[in-house]
Order: sequence, then structure tokens, then C-alpha cells
Amino acid sequence: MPNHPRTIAAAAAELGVSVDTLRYYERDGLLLRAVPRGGNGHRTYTDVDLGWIELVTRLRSTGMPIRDIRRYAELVRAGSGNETERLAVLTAHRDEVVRQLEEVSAHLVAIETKIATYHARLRPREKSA
Amino acid sequence: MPNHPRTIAAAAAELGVSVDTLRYYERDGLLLRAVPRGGNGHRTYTDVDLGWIELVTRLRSTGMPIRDIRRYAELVRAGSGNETERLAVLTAHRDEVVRQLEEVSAHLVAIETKIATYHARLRPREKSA
DNA sequence: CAACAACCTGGAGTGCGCTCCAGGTCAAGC
DNA sequence: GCTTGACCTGGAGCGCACTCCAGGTTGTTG
Repeated sequence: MPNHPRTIAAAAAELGVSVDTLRYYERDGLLLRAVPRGGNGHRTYTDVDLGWIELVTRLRSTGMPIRDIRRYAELVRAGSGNETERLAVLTAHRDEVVRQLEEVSAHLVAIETKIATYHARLRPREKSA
Repeated sequence: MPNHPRTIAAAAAELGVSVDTLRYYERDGLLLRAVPRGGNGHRTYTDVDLGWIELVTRLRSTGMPIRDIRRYAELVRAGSGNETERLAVLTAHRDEVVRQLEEVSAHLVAIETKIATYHARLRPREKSA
């Protein structure tokens, strides 16, 4: 059963963000369109809206700045023809994420080494000589 | 040849941070001690100072908030006896970093899938039927 | 029909982690 | 002896990504 509309609160819960954040993303041009409204003027999020915002949250969670996401959204809004440019944005971000993962992994090793030294110090079990 | 002292500029270059950041960390209680000064009042960073700040930068680069690092520095400054507490801080952070790595990796997969769909769209090479 | 909940708007406020600035001292080089 | 450059201080300012607020409308509920 696709495309049942959701209130902003339901959408926020589903996406794991706040309703303020959803309104903020819309105001800031991160969405593909103004979220449609019901008769009472309330936003009604469709599956399509949710799917896009899910991508936005993934980009955010991997550290893409708001302004870059806005740029990407603008490209998508502009319609087909600029796929190469969109791909460049995504690819650049992918590379950056991979770089970050490597860097953080390296730091993680150092931190775990530190943890190991504390364990050794707290467990003075080996022969001291 | 250990323990040759460095100027703040040299220390910053070595650590990959700005001199402002070094002064800020000191002011904010992230260091184990006030960095010693030469006769002219300039800071002179020893190997020990550098080693500690390197750990600080690793913690920062893996997302530990300043205030948590300060807490950890306070524990170390308090001297031996609280190793269990220090270990708890580091372990909690380690777990958080691992969690983040997993989350980001999952998002990365989704982003790479998206990239793949663009590649497919840009290379309409397969039989259309 | 009163109260309440959920939403709306434009705009102000917040927390974080720096980053920058003015005004000053000191040592070295010309 | 004057300029230059590296450093010093206390404090202000900034960019980011939200988060909160006042004041208002609408729809439901007892």
C-alpha cells in the first residue's frame, strides 16, 4: 500500500528527526518541492517526499554540509540532463566519506591501544621481574 | 633526541591544528598542565605536551566533545587512583566511535547504490527490450 | 462552546568549536 | 634606534545546524 500521506509528526518519527528540522530543511531548499498541504494547511508527506528526505538524512549523517545538499537538490529539481553533475557531487562526497572512515579507523586503533595500556596497568598480574 | 622544545607555531604545524586552537585548548582546560614558558613568556611545547595534545586531537577527530575531553584531562591531572574512571571514559567513547563507523558505513552503502543507479542511467548500453 | 492538541508562520536564540581582533611585549636584523 | 615578526592577553565574532518561541488557525472532544 504505497503513498499514504503522513503528518509532519509521523514523518519526523519515521525519519528520526525533529519536526523543526523537517520544516527547516524545506525552508532551506533541501527538498525537491514544497511539501503538499491538506485542506487545513498542514503538510502531508508522501512516500516520495519521505524517500528523498531519507537520502538527505543519509547525506547529513555522513557529514555533507547543508549547502552541498541544497546544491544537489537544485540539480535534481532542474530535471534530467545534469546527471553527470549530480554524479560528481555524490562521488566527491563518497570519496570524502571513505577518507573519513579511514581516518577515524586509524584514530580508533590508537584509542584502543590506550585502553589496552590502562587494562594492563589495572591488572598487575604478570611477574614483575 | 627527545624533548626538544617547540614554539607554538611549530607545535601547531606538527599537530595539524592552528595556534589559536592550541591556545584555546589550554585555556579551556584540555591540557594536563599550563604549557611551560621561555624567558620571553612564549610557550615552549615539550614532547610530553605534544603527546598529550595528539591524543586530544584524536579524541576530537573521532567526535568527542570538548567537555568530555576536559573531564578526562581532569581525571589524569588528579593523578593515579582513578584509572577505572578514565578507562570508562575511553571505553564509552570507543563504543560510540564503533557505532558511528557502522552507521556511516551503512549510509555509505546506500550512497554508493545511488551512485550506481546514476551510472546505469548514464550508460544506456543494455538491450532496452 | 470551551478547552485542548496539532499544526502553522516569521524570526530569534542556542551550543559548539573554533577564529579573529586590538593592543601590547620582546628579540633580532638592518 | 627603528622596523619587523613571532608571540602574548582578554574578549568579541562567526558559521553551522538546528531549536525554540510567540502568536495564530483549525479540528476534535467532553
